[in-house]
Amino acid sequence: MTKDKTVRLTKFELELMTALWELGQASVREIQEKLPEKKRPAYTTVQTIVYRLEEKGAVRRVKKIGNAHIFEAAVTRQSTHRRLINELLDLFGGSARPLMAHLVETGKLSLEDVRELESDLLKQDGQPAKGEEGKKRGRT
Amino acid sequence: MTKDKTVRLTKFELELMTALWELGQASVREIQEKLPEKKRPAYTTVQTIVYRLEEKGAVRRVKKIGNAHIFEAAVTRQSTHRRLINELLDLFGGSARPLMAHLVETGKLSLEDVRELESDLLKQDGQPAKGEEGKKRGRT
DNA sequence: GACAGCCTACTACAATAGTCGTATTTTTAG
DNA sequence: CTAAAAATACGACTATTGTAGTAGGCTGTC
Repeated sequence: MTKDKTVRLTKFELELMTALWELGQASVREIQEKLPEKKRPAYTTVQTIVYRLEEKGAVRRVKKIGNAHIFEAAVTRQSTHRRLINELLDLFGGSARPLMAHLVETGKLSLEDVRELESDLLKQDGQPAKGEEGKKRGRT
Repeated sequence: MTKDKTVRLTKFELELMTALWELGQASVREIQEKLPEKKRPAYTTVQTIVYRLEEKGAVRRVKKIGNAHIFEAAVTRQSTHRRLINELLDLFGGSARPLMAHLVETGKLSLEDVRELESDLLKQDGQPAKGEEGKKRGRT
């Protein structure tokens, strides 16, 4: 079910997707305007990318307002992020540990962060909330 | 000081670099053979990429053995990884927290991992680790 | 119902990236 | 010394990305 395709996106495409994820549904114009001014490409440039994203199956047209098409993401931020993370992880031998270590070394992650993360984990793990949670127990 | 340039590498270039990092110093032939057979491109393909990497300043020629050039990485794995991580982090709003969360959610990071990480942090932070903690040992 | 404006659908083109083939130059085994 | 083997130096081509112009189609407005 959560089998949504994880298309490979370039950096720029990713930025458009990010804009779209935030907008929910939007026209090319809105997407373009959502991009930071410094690197805001021409309207047609954005249009082209959106079309390509559509071909890749990353976005889809949902409706038409006036004569403008309204798009929305067809892949979730989640799955896209997951894909990126996995790719990065591969570089680190597939394990998150070295990545963590690196984050710590470069000061991106502090002891506090880790502690808080731990307590969050405990909460989730200790008392399995109501509902479904038994699926992702990848404990080795 | 550690001001080594972080060139932008494509996925494939990254694979070559990984091979080279592991080899230390190597000829084009060696790099090529280090790549997994399934996706091992022609010798000249690898050669081309190595040359481009050289232009980008990611590798350099160190010497010549016979008529073969020997290359070595000119950028560290560290800095390259750091760059990639930062890029990924940007997607997560620049903070490592959401990234962590994501790792946990997808089962890439367990409570155990977090705990161990924490104790490592304590060791490093509290008192300079005793001995084999050194990850920046020069040559392998 | 003519027009200004916004959109779309196409087309184009340069810069990268990915892949090699080939003609030469070296090195090296006989 | 000579020929095969191994590298090199280049050139070429395709695919993908990044960027955008243009012609023509709706639409809302006097």
